[in-house]
Amino acid sequence: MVTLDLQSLIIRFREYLQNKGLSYTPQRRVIFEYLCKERSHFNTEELIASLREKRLKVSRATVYRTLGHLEDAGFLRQVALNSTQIHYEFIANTKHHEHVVCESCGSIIEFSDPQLEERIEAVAAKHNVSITRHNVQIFGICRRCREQVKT
Amino acid sequence: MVTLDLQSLIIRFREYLQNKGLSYTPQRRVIFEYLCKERSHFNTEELIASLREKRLKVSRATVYRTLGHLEDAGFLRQVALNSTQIHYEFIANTKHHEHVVCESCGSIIEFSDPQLEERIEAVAAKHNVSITRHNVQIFGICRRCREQVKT
DNA sequence: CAATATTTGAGATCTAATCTCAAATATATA
DNA sequence: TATATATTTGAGATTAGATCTCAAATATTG
Ligand SMILES: [Zn+2]
Ligand SMILES: [Zn+2]
Ligand SMILES: [Zn+2]
Ligand SMILES: [Zn+2]
Repeated sequence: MVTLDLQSLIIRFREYLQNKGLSYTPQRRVIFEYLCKERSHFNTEELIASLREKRLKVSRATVYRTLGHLEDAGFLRQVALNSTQIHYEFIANTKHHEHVVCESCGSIIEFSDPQLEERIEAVAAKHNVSITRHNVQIFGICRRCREQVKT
Repeated sequence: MVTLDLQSLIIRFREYLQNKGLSYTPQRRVIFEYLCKERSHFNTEELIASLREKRLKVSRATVYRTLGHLEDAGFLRQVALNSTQIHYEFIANTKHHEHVVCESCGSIIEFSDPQLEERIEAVAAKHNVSITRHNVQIFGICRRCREQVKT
């Protein structure tokens, strides 16, 4: 786990915004700090609800727009955890990893597998595609769920 | 490419339906045969439009329901080609493979990589998860698109 | 400080997916 | 075969996620 303090993350975000001629508005700050502190995997509606619960007022449209910026800036990565919603994870302070999802309880196991990553690079090279991003997701039933069924 | 003729695929589908106490209705036949003959990767709305073009009358609800059955029966596999729609591929007559997607032109390259598949098995075993399905998607820019930008 | 550019938010709109329920069709039973 | 029972369908309503619109608010520039 790469640990970066909030301040240096904020600096990176501000630099990104500046380069794009965008400003560091209160709304963008609220969203960014919330994600730095609290969220790893989430979908947008969940995020909107969480912000609302904390009385952090940012409109739905602004949340969607800001997540787009954060993805462009490389702070967020889309992960295909389910098929009908965009799921993100905040990756500025985590090591690259992929996901195992339990289809019964929904729990997520993160894993890093250098050999698997190598294969992905190799495949892209073989087909002459310059990679922008990739995802691996393994769906199954976790041990705990298998054991519960038995009883 | 495993080639199976239409008739044997239909027999497998009918057997599945029978086991589930479901019937082989004209609508299910139309959808199934269309998929066997014409479709590899698709999303549901595309399929509905194609059927409509061919004057094959099946309602939207029935298409959605039938695709659910076909997924249960193992004829269809969900592939995470984009984040806000369910994409399927018909897999009864194809070898297992994963996808490279060009983010510029949308073209899809299919690849099979046994070593990559091994890693997936290994990861699931390590975390004691019994796999039900998995996906790998590599996004990038294909050679053709890279060359066009240069000109 | 005024002029200009950017951003926001409320709500409309779009799209994919699911649900509802009466009518139609298929299957089982007599 | 006729009748009873169960399943399936389709039209349209509903839900949910995402995007769009545009006037008002805010920020930046000169
Ligand atoms: Zn993760
Ligand atoms: Zn990876
Ligand atoms: Zn494929
Ligand atoms: Zn695979």
